[in-house]
Amino acid sequence: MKDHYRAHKKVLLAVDCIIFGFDQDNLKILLIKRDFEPEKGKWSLMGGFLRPDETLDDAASRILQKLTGLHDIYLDQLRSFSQPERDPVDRTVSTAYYALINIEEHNEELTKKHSAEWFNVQDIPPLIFDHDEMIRQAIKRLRYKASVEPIGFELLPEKFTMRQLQKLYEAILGQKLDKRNFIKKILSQDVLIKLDEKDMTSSKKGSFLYKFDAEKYDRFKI
Amino acid sequence: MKDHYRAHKKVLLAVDCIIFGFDQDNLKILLIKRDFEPEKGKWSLMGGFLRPDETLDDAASRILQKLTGLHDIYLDQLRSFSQPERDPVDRTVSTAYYALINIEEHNEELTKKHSAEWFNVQDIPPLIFDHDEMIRQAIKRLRYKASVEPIGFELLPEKFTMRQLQKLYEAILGQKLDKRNFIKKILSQDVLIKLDEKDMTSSKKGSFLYKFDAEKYDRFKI
DNA sequence: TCAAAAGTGTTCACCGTACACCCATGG
DNA sequence: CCATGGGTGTACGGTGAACACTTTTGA
Repeated sequence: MKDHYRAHKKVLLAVDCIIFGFDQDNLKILLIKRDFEPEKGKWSLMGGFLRPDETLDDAASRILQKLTGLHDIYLDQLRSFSQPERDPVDRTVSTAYYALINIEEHNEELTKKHSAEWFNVQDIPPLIFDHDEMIRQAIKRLRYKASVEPIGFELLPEKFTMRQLQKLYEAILGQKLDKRNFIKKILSQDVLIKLDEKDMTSSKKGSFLYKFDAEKYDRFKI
Repeated sequence: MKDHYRAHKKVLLAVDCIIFGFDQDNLKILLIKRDFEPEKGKWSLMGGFLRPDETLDDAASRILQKLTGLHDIYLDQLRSFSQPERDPVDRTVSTAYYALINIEEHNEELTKKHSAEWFNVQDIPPLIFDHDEMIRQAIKRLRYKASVEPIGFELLPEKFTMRQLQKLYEAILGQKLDKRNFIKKILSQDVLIKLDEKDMTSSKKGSFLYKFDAEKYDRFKI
């Protein structure tokens, strides 16, 4: 009977997005200046509340699009955070998602409107609530994923050099990699297509561009 | 300002527990006969609603204890399920947890009271809502965990034989293992203490009992 | 003495890691 | 012609997987 349901207290359900980007050198996270109380003016993850007619995944997509203008973005649920006092205004449980986006493609007008800025992952300012813990866990998850499956092409332009890809992995894993071993490993995963074009901006010799093979890439996403 | 919060609709937040046990042969899940509408009388995961003063982890512990009488149990958050129509009565988002318990230790009176029964994982009856999907994901997670870290001692009695442990891994992974390779791998993880006692019930020769080294085990739980 | 489970080692293939030199080119 | 970044191969150790026989002892 419905009384069983009515006896229980409802809560606000929020979604917060850890948005990763890569600027050819550093792994970055997009943060906003919160424009409402509490903690107005402090740095925060982009978030929002769940609407009646959408799933948490939908909400995360919507929130991401609101800030970046992008859709069809890599998004993965991290976990739900539920300390009773995590939001001082009202009991709010938040489900964290992390997203990987191409830092070149986001809509700058939108991010300006939200006073959003990119921060290096090693250099995150103090954040509201438990957002720093969310970021810690997202980085951990991202590192884990990078070590077991090809990931992160979402963070690069469509065509990229081996060196860019290696730098991305180095930024995610937080350590230098040997270029010969890196190339061997990536090529063995068989998800790259070598193009005939070269990128001539990085050196006199030029370096071959690759793109990733979406079909083969999908085999890893089980 | 608080108006920002008030504008949003609250939802019911539930917790559902996938409770794993092991009966020396098969990996099992504890299910209950649901005693309230909707779907009264159907099989279901044990669940409950989040209370105002507790975290989701707390709620999962409480729900687990209500059914089994056990506390201090291995519990891990799986993910949150949020299809708008998943519960036909009212919008309810559910966070799934999985638990590992020693099947010998649960309180039979309590489980009888809830009309709970153990089912082999290969043999789960039709369940309400999206509970079958929750179970699918929990098994997947458990398999993954078993392949990368020592896990599952929670499912065994304090003292156990190598053969019992191997059977447990076989049940989790759903495949036969070579006993020599299994022993080599487990011993290399250095989390077992070999006892002087033998279990004489399984064979004439008897087989040595082991217990696990909680301290060394903890090193794996990062 | 035999049936039933316990216990034990070796070989091989593969993978990750360490490591150093030549190439092509624009300036 | 040289400085700069691009590109390539090999040797080694460790790990996972395959595989079969001996031991013990109660019935």
